Amino acid sequence: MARKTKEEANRTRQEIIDAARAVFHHNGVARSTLEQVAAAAGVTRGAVYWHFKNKTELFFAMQADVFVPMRERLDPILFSDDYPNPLQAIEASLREFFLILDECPTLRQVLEIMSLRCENVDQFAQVQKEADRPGDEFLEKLERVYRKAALRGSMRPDLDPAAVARDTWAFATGLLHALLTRGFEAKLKAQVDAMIATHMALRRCPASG
Amino acid sequence: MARKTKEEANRTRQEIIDAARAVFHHNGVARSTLEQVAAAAGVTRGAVYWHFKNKTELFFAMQADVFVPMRERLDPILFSDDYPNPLQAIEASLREFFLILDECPTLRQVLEIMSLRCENVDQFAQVQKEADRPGDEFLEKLERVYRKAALRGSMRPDLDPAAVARDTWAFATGLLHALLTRGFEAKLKAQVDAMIATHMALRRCPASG
DNA sequence: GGACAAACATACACGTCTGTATGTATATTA
DNA sequence: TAATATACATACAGACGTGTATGTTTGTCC
Repeated sequence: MARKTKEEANRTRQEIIDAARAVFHHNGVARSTLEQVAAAAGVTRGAVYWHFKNKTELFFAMQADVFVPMRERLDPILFSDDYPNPLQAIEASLREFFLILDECPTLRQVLEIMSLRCENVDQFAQVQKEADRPGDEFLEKLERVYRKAALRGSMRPDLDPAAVARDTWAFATGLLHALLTRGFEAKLKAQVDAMIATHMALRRCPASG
Repeated sequence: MARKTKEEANRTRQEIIDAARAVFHHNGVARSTLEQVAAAAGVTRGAVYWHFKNKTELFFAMQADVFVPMRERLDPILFSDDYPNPLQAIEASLREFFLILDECPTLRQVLEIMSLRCENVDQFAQVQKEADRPGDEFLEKLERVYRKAALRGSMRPDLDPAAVARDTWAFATGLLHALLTRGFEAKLKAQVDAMIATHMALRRCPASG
């Protein structure tokens, strides 16, 4: 086929990424063929090999395609200091994260691919580490905010900020994992807000709110 | 090769299962070859195909090989009513689960294979459902015990048993997932008991213990 | 103790996926 | 506007894994 304009080429590249996301999600990464990806994108394997070195590089391009905009949307909220009570900031962060998850199907697909449809081995061994990094950063942030909450007296005085942060971190990880494995079924999705509320209520002083 | 006695044949079968666990864990399920499994077991593919129909059936045999004994060890503790305070029973259950996880490397390997080295698709689509069932049962049990604790007044009176059960469920899921993805690194392992203690302390009456 | 089948090993045919080499038409540039 | 590199499509060779068919030896049963 003929040569295309640079803009058209970039569009082709994006279509290949979109196709890869769909095919990976449907077949799993290992069982997916570059032929299948190419067909789904309406091109041939030649186009795929032109834009990406191999399946591995295509995978990481697909990953970056959704993770970069996600961080840009999540960070300002995570690092906001507008909330009077630090516990509210944590609660809002949790709520926002699961809201984004609910609103953005492509992010959902990529997370599902990473945790359920990709074997973290060999070339993909770093997939898990990439996935862990945001979680690690989240743990550090939680600890800072909980410490602030303890100083202001807006948290149960007998609680250790670092320990409570780890509890929230495990909670968020578990809830995310549950949502991913259950395919975001309505029953569980409807409980997310209540679960966050319960989780945060456990940290507040029971009598004085 | 010659025919072997039935006992020897069963030993061969078990060796193939052990080899499959090692090879799957090292290469991932999809990238593992029955030739690799056979070589690791010291046999040829002929023996593998004699004992198992294909890779899928070998996988599920490997799964049952560790899950059956695990349930037999875990259930009596989960369903015990010996503890005076129901919250103690929950705490002991959590502790025991992560203790088993720490003691049994083969169970650990299989869980890692299921959650990190297997693409839940096609023939393996039911893997996740199998993995979820114990978790679902655990959630039901938690709710019952929390309800008992609420009736006896050994839990913060403002808490809803079902909601708190879901929080503990997400906590356990998240902690398990974290341990699996971090390869049971010492730093995190050392914190497990403290995390469980913190998690349970959140449910008790802060003043009256 | 002979017949039979168990418990494998060996050999083969088949499809399939990958990477690359080559062809080709056109946007871009000097 | 001629030259060149771009953006692909097409073609090809090679490796690899699966499933099955067949061979071989020996435990087991009557």
